[in-house]
Amino acid sequence: MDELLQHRLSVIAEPNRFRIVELLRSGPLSVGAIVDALELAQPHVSRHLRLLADAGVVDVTRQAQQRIYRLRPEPLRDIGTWAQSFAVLWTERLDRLGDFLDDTDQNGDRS
Amino acid sequence: MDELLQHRLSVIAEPNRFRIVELLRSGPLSVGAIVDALELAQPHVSRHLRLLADAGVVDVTRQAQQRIYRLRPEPLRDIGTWAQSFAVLWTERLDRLGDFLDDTDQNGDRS
DNA sequence: TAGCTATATCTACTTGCATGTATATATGTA
DNA sequence: TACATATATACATGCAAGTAGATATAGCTA
Repeated sequence: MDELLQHRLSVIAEPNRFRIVELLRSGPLSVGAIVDALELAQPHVSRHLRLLADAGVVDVTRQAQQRIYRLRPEPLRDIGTWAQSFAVLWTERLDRLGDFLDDTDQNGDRS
Repeated sequence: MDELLQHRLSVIAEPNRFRIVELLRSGPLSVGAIVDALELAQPHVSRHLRLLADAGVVDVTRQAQQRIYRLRPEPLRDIGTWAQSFAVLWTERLDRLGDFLDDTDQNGDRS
């Protein structure tokens, strides 16, 4: 189940795909628009979009000869939930533990 | 500024490092404990931890010969915020736009 | 039909990066 | 000091994945 999340993360994390995702955050775009914005070769953009689509990160809609890509909210929501679920729960405790560990620095009693 | 986020994402997204992060979500661990849990070679775990530490995703504390690694909440919080900020804002609008585009399917009026 | 635009696919090439293995460093103990 | 444990570093290797470029496909227009 985390397989999916990890895979989506790795697809989004690639630098050029991350830029594409950032672009799409402000709304759906055609391939050509993305090419113009990022100054990447069109075949490269198409390939990155293919990977994003396969991972379920984006959706495609045909409009005449153009294909409009848009971000699907669900994957980002899942990533957000995954990330927040740690941060929120542990922030306090870890900060305290951090201080504790930093102060002690040696004190052998672990298994 | 998104450079940092993208870099952290790519570091976390690697399969084995993702497993390490997942492990650390339940609390700090020594290198040896991670090696036992994941059945990876110790040098590999050390190397992955190094990359995670360089990216600021984890913290190290020495305890005798052991090094205790723990997740830093801030990077995960940032990732969560980044992801949620899209999902929350656009979910409704995009769903409606999606229906619209799916229905029309052709309708040329772009520049 | 021909020709133009928008996008996708295919084939090589190359490189970043994870992996395997050996070795070094640091700390504790006898 | 010598030895064991815990972890880090160094180096060689292989492969996954990004890149470059040519070409194919699909739709529009005349």
